[in-house]
Amino acid sequence: MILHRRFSIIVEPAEGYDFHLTARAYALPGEYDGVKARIPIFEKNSLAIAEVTCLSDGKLSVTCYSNTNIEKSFVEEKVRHVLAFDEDLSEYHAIIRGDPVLNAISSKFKGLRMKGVSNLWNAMLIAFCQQNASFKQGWRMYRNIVYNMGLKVGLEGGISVFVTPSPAMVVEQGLAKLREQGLGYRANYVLEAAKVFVEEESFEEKLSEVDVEAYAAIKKIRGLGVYSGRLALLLAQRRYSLTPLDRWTIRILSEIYAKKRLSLTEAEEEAKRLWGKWSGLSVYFMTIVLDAEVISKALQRIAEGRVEPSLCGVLTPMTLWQYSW
DNA sequence: TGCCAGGCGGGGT
DNA sequence: ACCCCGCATGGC
Repeated sequence: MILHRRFSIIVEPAEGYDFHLTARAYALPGEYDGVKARIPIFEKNSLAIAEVTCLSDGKLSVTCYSNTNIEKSFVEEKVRHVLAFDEDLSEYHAIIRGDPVLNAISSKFKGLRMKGVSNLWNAMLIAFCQQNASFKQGWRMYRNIVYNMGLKVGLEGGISVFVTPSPAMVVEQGLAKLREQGLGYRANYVLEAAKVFVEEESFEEKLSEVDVEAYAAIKKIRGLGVYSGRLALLLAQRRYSLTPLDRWTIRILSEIYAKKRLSLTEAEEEAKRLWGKWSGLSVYFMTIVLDAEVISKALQRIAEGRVEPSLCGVLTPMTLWQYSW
C-alpha cells in the first residue's frame, strides 16, 4: 500500500519538551530513526502516517501521508495523543523531586513524556508480549509481529515502513503464524483478542471513561489480566492512574520504598501513597530510568544510584530503535 | 542444561 | 485474599 503525501502542519510544544527523548522511547526501528518519528494513525477505512521532526526553533513539523483524505485537526490530535507535546507535568515533577528512582525524570530528563500508543489493540499486543518475559524477549516478540505479520506501506517519495497488523490481519494469518513469531502460549490469547476486535466493531470506543468500568470491559479478553489490562489502558488512553503492577515493580516498591515485602494490594496502596494519580506514569518512567533491566540488576542500580537511562551502547527502551537483533 | 523472566487462569486453602 | 501449578519460548 502506498500512502500519499497530503499536508504539513507546524505545532508548538510546551516549554522544555524534549521531542527526541520522547519519540525514541520504546520505538522500533522505523518508528524513530534519530531524526523523524513516524506515528501510525488508524481510522475505519483509512491509514495515515504522521512524520514528525523537530525544527531549529523547537517547533514540530508534522507531515501527513495517507490513503484517503484526512483532517488536519484529526492528525494533530493523534500526534498530540502519542507524543504529548504540550503536556504540563510540573505538578508531577514536584511530587517526584527527591524520589530515589524517579528523581532524574524531574531534572535532567524533565522534557521526557510518556510515548502513547495509537490504539487499544496495538497497546494490547505490546502488553501480551510483556507477559512473563524479559524486556528483550518481549520486544522481540512484538517486533516479530510487526515486521512479519504487519502491513508494509510505502510513503510517497520515501521509504517503506511496517505497521502493526490489524486484528483482521492477525485472524487471517492465524495461530501457526503467530507461533512462528515466538509468542509461545501467548499466541492463543492474541488470536482470541483479535477475534474480539473483529467481531465487536469499535470495541475501543465503547470503553467507559471510568477506570473501573473500562478495566472490567477489557478484562473480558482472555489472557489479559490485571497487569496487562492496566498497561494497555495506560499506553493507549494515557490513564496515568492505572498502575501495571508486575513482579518487577512490586519488588522495587517493596525493597526500595516500603522496605518490607508487599502483597499486590499493598504494593498498589504504596504506589498511590507515593505518586497518587500519577502511579501508572511512574511505572512507565521507572522502566526507562532503569533501562528495563532484570530485577536483580535494577535493584543493584538503584542501590548504586545509577538511575538514568543509557542512551547508547546497550539494548534498552531508549535504544530499541537502533537495534535489529 | 536447567532455571528464570514486567503473567494468567484455574485450582485449592 | 493469598498460594501453587502448568504453560511456550529464548537467554544465559
